Amino acid sequence: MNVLEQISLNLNKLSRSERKVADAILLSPKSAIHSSIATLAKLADVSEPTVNRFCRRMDTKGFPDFKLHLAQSLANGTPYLNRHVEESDSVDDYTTKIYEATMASLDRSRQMVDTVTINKAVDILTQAKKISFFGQGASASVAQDALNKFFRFNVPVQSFEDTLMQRMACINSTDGDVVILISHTGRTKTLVDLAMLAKENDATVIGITATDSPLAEECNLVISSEIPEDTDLYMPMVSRIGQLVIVDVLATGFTLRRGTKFRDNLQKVKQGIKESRYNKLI
Amino acid sequence: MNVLEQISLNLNKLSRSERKVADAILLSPKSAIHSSIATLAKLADVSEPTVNRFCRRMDTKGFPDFKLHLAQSLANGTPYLNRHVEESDSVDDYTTKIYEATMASLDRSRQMVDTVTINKAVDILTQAKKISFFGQGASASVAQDALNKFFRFNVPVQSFEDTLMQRMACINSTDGDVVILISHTGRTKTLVDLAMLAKENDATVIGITATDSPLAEECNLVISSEIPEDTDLYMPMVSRIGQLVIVDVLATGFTLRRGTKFRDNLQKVKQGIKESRYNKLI
DNA sequence: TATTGGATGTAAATAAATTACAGATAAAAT
DNA sequence: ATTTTATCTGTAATTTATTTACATCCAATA
Repeated sequence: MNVLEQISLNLNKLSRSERKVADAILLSPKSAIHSSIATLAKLADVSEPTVNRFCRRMDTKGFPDFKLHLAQSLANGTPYLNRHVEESDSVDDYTTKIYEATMASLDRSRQMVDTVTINKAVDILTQAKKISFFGQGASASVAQDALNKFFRFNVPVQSFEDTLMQRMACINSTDGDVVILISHTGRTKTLVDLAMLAKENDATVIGITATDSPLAEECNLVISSEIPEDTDLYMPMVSRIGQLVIVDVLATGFTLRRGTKFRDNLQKVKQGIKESRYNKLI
Repeated sequence: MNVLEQISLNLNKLSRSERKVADAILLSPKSAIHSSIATLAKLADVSEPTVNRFCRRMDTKGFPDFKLHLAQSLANGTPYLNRHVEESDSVDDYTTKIYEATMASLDRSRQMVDTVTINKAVDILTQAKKISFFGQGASASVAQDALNKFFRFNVPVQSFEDTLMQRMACINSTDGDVVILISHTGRTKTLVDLAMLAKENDATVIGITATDSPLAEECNLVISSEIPEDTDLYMPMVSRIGQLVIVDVLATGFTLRRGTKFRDNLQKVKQGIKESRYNKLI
């Protein structure tokens, strides 16, 4: 769909001259959409038909059509490219890159997300006797966030950071209880253990994790959070945010399913919080 | 900037024939970007130069340029509209809406974010003797996430959820310590108290919060997280994610400032985590 | 009703993109 | 190492699309 991604993805499959065209476009996509095929050909130091062939190879009808696609790609938050933070980046540079990387990956996971699975998960959650959220490391804060959200719904919900507490909670779970396990990689040993424990005790296990991972194998339902993590900086960044949005979606589905009366309760909770706040002056 | 808006805005200022062109385009903008000037002229039942003149009147260079602008408008036109979740929404509907609302607000906060302030914050953080992150409710998980991130940097860092612990930590802070307080509204009483306590003890207080809030007034530096929260569902959703991205930016700035040797350490931490994981089979 | 100014279309000119083809290059096979 | 083959690339011709110049028309005003 996105032409810029398409280009960078197929970069190595291109011939020498076509590669020149790709480079020229990636160097300055914004100016590319305002050039004619002749200008671009000269810029890339190739012939005009080469540019045309390049466009076709990118699954477009021709040069004008290609420009249209390019324009649309650029409109969506600008470059999806070159978003790796580099040593020499200025504050503006890395700030922009991080925001864009986050948005780009959200966009991708939106396209990937399986709403059928989401719906199933909401089904399970609405019928749960008790809901538990567990994660470790970076995913622990996602679990905590989920706790905060579902706690407002006035349903039995819990979350622990401590591994032993997590294990005990899973051992104590029974039929009708739901355990949600959050892990980007799906390879954290303690989490896989939790999944097995919970399953042994007839709890329903939902994983927000990578499909085809050891954790996924132990889950009754897997919500894929497959986001290609930018590991350049050795920190979980975008993956975590993808998980959070999934939690948001689940929580929203939950409230919608519960109906209007239920949502009045939500507002009551919010009113209750107000007491602990300074009021707005206006 | 947005051509579609531009058209509908100037609709009444157009001449009869040009109005026909506008109508034809508004009727089906998507097909318009794929038509030639001849096709569009026939569709609108006007001559080709009329279409061209129409394009010029819309502040574009000509027909091809107009199509480019139109394509861009279409690309990011939809998401900003009608993104409130409604009772009758299907799974697909609310999932898409939540993703789009999140991306849209990230896009907005990217444009709002003040990199000068970010830079100052990074300055302060790199020189901190000790860093503390505090938040309450939904922002507590953001604080926890920040802890997880900065803990990898091998710097003295702490975070507590408990109010009393938070107070004690602030009372024990001294000159050179940095306290980061996270609150979407900036009106949580206990957090404002924390800011005052920390300041009394000569710690530097950074707020990730709303400008012009009581909390902001007590901070040495305020990183604005002004995201218009969609309060329809009485849950903090997008605000939290905006805060997380700000944490990401700060963490990135921190590592960049610390240089390469420092980043090797990060990789070591990541290697250390690996032991607790199932390895990938490939 | 004549006149003026803008709006519109026709036809010509220009510009752009595409196709067809031929030469060049690189890889594979003898 | 040389020939063959397939693929790549550029030139030139063709087609298509866009723009300009100009003539005509229509509506408004005097």
